[in-house]
Amino acid sequence: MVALVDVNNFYVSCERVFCPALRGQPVIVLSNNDGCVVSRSDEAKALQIGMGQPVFEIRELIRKNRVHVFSSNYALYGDMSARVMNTLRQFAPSLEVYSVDESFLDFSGMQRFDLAAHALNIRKTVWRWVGVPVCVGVGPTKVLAKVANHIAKKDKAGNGVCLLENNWESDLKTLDISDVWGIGRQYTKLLHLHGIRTAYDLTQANDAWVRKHLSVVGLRIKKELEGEACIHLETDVPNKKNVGTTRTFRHPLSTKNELGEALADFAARCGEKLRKQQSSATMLTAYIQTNHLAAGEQQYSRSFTLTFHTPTNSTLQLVNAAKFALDKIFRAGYRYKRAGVLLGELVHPHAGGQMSLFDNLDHAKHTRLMAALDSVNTRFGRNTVRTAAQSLGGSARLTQQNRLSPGYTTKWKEALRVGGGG
DNA sequence: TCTGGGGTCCTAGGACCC
DNA sequence: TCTGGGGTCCTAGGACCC
Repeated sequence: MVALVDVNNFYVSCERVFCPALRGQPVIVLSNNDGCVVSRSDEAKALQIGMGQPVFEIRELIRKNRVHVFSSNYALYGDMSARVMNTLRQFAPSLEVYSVDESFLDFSGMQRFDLAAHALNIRKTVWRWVGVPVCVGVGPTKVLAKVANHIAKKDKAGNGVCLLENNWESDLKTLDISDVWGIGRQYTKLLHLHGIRTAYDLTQANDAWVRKHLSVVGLRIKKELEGEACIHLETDVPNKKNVGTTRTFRHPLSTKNELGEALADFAARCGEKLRKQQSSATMLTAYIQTNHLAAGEQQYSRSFTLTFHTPTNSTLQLVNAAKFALDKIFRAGYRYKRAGVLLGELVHPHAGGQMSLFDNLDHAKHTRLMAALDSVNTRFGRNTVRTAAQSLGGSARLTQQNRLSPGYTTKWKEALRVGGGG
């Protein structure tokens, strides 16, 4: 049996840990630039605030209902996520961290035990140790564990736990096909056209038909709904195959200079991500684009990709490459709203990356320099040491975060003070 | 005025090989 | 009239996830 444990309204729940007065109140957390709603408390959902809804559309609603609004505090959520995952590790021999707020737990190999009591205990322990509410769904496959979790979450009067052990057919009959993990908007539309409206309907469809229209991915989902495990747990974290850093700017940028600084910041951030997983990139793509949502504005969007003849993770080389790409694509006279740097064809030392005939001797020097850079920046904060091409304020300067909560668990100066007096 | 960021996997089709 | 068989690699595009 497999469990899917996920935190309810994760970002909102993190904010509530440090501000318990927010319990029972409508709370939302916004995307970068405070642009869209990305997390909502149940009370906010009840006010019809949509996921991904632009904030400017609901200003009045927020004011009238005294909705509490936060910018997203990724440092805080990342730390809270690690606490949740570490707590969950005690409850199963192996675990897959599926996302920032979800984990699959694999119970196989455990002695006979009471699954329902175990699931309840997971929920209670995370609440007591970390302070966030979770739901636990248990089933014979990952897709069914997801289904169980969905049922647990929907049943507001329930205990936050749902077990699908046998005879889950009736549960599938009341589950909308669009609520099945792996069935998105396009597949839902297609399935509706063929009269498939519930998860149960999908299990009744013809294998070959599913294979043809939903590919092997859809067929796996079907089998898993029937109780046959096809998607196995990934217990060790695979290295990323691509990394990127992209941003929408609060205010559009027009000059090559400004864009150059932003791209340099993104390239440097990508370098950090590469070095963290000890890999190097073979390809770099930089892109810039105007605001595609602004009808009536002159649109322009271009990208440029270049290849390193020796894969690199040196910030210096990545920043240079990004500037080179910008030279190729920049056109004056546009208001650029978005830009980004993407790295691809990552190679990992263990995988035996191919070295170039033209490899230069600076390589070892760069590696030592980057190690020094990372250790300074880890200790004293990101961008304490940076290339001259980067911006002075960091790319954060170009985005807006007006309602950022303190780094309660990640910055000494912002730790919560308990008790009064001196 | 104002609209996120970061990923993965699969398939079809074209180019190429012998 | 009629024109083989078997394969690989790469890319763009489409789907999905959180």
